[in-house]
Amino acid sequence: MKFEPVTIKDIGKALGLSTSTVSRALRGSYEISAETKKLVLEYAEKINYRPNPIALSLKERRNHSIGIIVCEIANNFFSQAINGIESIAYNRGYHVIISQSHESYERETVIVDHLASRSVDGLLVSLSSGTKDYTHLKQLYEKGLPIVFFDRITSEINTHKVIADNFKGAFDATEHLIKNGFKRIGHITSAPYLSISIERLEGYKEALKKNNIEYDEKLVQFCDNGGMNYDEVEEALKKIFKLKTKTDALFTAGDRITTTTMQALQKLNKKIPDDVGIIGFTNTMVGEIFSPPLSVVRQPAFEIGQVATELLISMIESKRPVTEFETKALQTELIVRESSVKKS
Amino acid sequence: MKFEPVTIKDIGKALGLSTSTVSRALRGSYEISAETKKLVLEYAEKINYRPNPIALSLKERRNHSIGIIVCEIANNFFSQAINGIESIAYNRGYHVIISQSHESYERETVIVDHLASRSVDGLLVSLSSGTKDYTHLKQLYEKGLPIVFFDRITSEINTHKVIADNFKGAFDATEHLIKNGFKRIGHITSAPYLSISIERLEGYKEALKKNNIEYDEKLVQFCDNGGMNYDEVEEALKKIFKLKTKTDALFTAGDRITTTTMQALQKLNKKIPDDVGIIGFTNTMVGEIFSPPLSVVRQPAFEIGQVATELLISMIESKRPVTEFETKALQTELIVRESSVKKS
DNA sequence: TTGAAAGCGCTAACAA
DNA sequence: TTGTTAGCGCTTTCAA
Repeated sequence: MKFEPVTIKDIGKALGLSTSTVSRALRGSYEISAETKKLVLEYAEKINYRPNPIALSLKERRNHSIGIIVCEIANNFFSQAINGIESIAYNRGYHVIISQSHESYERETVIVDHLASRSVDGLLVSLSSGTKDYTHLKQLYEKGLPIVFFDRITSEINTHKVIADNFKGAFDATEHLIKNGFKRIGHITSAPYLSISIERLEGYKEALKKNNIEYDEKLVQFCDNGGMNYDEVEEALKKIFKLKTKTDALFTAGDRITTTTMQALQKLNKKIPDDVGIIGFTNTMVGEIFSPPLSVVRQPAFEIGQVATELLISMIESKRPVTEFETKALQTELIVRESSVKKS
Repeated sequence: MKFEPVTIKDIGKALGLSTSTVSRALRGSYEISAETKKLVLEYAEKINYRPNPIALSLKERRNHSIGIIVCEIANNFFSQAINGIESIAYNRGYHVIISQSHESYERETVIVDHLASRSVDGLLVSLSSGTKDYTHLKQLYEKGLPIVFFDRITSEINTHKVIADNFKGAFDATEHLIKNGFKRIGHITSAPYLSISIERLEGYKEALKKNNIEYDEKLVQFCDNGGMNYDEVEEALKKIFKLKTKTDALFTAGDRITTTTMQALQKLNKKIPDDVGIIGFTNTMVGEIFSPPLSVVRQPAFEIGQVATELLISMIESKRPVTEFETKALQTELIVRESSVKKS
């Protein structure tokens, strides 16, 4: 199918004006007579003229679009973060292009390449769990493409980063379990390389330490697919429940990990919180109608998206190279419901 | 920040060749000597040359990108549909630009305008609940921009459409409730103008009729925000529960409506399924861990996205105007759990 | 106040 | 086999 839009040239021809006059009239240049301006504007309106953004981009070497790379949009944290991103981008006149890495390093490199080959002005990225090498991003970044990391970040690239305060969120959740009488707390988390996994694990360890509970690495299980794969979570649970000393609670670190763990616990016939208490990082909007109502660590996903986008746009629009970078950590929220509170 | 990418001209200069030679070598034209070709390719590889897609688009008047307009991505149906869309688009070399109308007609028109002003090759749209007028889309469509509707469609524009078999899904769900001994079934649905609302309402009515239950329009409540707004759902429920004859079951028609209804029922202290049975359209992945496990009508969201995308790309790539259109209705799946089955 | 022309990066028709 | 040139839609000097 063909789509033949009106160009500035068409307007010029119809009105007997040069393209430059039309162009100037359209952008309200002061050097054009009010009369001509009116003529052009009215005609443009009439035929519903829209400037070709592609031609503009070619000129300005700007696209007014930013690329987002996340592992999965079917994840409450990310869909909410994207909403935050969109809310800012939209107001600032930027389009948003969303791509999913599906936790694959290969896919991430392809996407980055695809997006970055100058079709976006900047990148908002949350790393895939398979990514251990950052050269695909580093190269681009060093060439001058603005990048802001959010949620899953890396210390190897020096730029703005926006995260939840994962350490504190994990610490609070773990300590909450301890204070509620749970003694042996398992930790199900995402891939071990991920910044979020590391930060949350540290928070977990710190809470144990503070409360004089010995850290046992057998209680920590990593799920490389971040809970997207049911079996991997069930496996992890089985390993924990096979241990001699009985695990009486679980701290899960990730949106899909938390909900999938709930499913697995149900399938394994574990009563919550009697057999096992649970609290986890998740941004589900329906935790209260789970069985039992689920205690959660909620991340400020929307705000994380907003802040990251503001930082990115400031980089994009900065005249001079940005050299001062910050890592913002936004506070999480602990929402206690029945799953983490012993009944007796 | 500035991002100075390598152009074909740079390569030409470095190698002492004309831009056209470089261009041809790059795309492997047969008329270029193997030697030159090799030279160019190797150099391009070395300096990591990437063609500027914007310049390409300007030439080809094609973007290789398709726009998606949905009301909300934080909705299981849509995030899954987008996954389907992406899976096809990605393989066919198309980018995907996602925008959210947030159920607002104004926002939808702005987005459509924005996207369609030639920055996308085609549009995949699911209408907002506020949309009763379709001229913004119709105009574009008549100018030749390929559009495929999915999920929320309109009969006013004659193009490809892909939906779930909403009538049958609603019919089956309602009849399932009836067969399980529920007598007076309320129906909570989205905005009344939406095609999905109409189709599902028809299925509901038909099931009542077949089972000799009189249709009572007071039992049907429309939620214009599609369940995004908690209060609107709670209001709807209160209205139904205030009726003299007791409502003993609910058929909810929409992803967010269903989950929000569950939340409201809990808050209103209604026991499910004893006080009120419930089954609803939703693509939640965690229905089984709800309290009680939720019976659902599941839509083939991923497949709907895939099929719609295939149809759209076929329109985009078709040499001659497409005149034969089809409306595909994919089957839903009824998943019965405890919420719709009386215990006694 | 307006127009002519160059240029953004690339492709392709035409020449050589 | 390679180079020259025009053109995609637009903005922006430079001239008039």
